[in-house]
Amino acid sequence: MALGTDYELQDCALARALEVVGERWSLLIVRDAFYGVQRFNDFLTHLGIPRAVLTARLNALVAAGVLSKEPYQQAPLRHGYLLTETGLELWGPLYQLSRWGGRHATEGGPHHLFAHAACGTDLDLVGACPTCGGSPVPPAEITMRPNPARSGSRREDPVSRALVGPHPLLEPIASAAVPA
Amino acid sequence: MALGTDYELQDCALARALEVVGERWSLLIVRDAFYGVQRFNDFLTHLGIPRAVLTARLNALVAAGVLSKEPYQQAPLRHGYLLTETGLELWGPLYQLSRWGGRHATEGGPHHLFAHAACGTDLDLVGACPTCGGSPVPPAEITMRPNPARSGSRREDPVSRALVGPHPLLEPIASAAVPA
DNA sequence: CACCCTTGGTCTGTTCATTGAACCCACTAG
DNA sequence: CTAGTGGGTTCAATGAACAGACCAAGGGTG
Repeated sequence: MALGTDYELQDCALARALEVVGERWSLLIVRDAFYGVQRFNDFLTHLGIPRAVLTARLNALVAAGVLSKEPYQQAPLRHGYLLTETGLELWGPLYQLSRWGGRHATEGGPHHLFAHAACGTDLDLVGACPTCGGSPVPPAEITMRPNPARSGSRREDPVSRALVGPHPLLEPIASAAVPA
Repeated sequence: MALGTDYELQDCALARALEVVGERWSLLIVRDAFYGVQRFNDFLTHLGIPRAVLTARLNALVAAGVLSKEPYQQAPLRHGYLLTETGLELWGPLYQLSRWGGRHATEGGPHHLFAHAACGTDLDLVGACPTCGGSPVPPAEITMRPNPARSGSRREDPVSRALVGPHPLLEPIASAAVPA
């Protein structure tokens, strides 16, 4: 986060977390990664973030062990950014913050809904499945879909288009990845 | 948060939430409010934040409905900043992010531990009580205490001193409020 | 009354981060 | 050769954050 350029002062785990993920666009980038965004250009167009900032944030997240840079083709070497194990564990905080935002900072409720893929039930407040019970559902078993009550104002980048239908979390979005 | 000075672009509830609590010090201020900090000067010395920034953040959080400004004495009029109902609901995201930071961004584990006041059991990952079961424990029923494994490097402001012993969340810290 | 202390601020000048736009390079397809 | 795409870097201008001085209302002390 660079708070006072760094945060040595705070003994607190929260401060440490914010150093990693508290910077202006970081959490949005991580959210997009959960949505299946992997490529530089997809982050760029979906977030509308300046290129230099995206470069800096991605590198910082890789350095912090939240994302990892993996090649997805060799011919011209290209890589995508994937969530690491550490990154995947950000799903809980991210989901809860998102829910809070949907309740208190968005009129008309959230734009996306999240369900347990196995049974189709919408997740509860802490991200657990009310019918299957117990602990929070891991992101790989979650499907997102747009909230039908809020269909206006779609955006027209490849990522937004890929997300108009239901979509499993973490599954790469179909962007330029149309080989045939 | 003022992202690009504002965030109109993102349809997402997360972006809305970040507009409210994503700014540099906001979540730390909210965390301190959960710890029982209420006064301008206590926030100031505990966080080591510039006064002007603190003023701006407190006003923004009040405007967003996360905090409310309540008088605590009349003689010279003074007020404290208290969490509203909306603010209290930030406990979930805050706790989870803090846990994540304790696991992945702090060597040696967290500095504070949180237990269910009624039974003394430490909270689980989502903030629920493993013995009493069920849904997350509301902040008013939580006690915090320093992690005994990490007793070094205490700071010496009134807030840090008040938090060296176990302390119920939301209970005002004893700062200059020592009348005798 | 004169003086200083506390609380909760505001003002100012400097530094730092973010922004947007332009530029760059490797590679490929036509 | 030319244009296009993916993934960047560089740069000037802006805006926010910083540290520290200053301010104001009220109170306590002598």
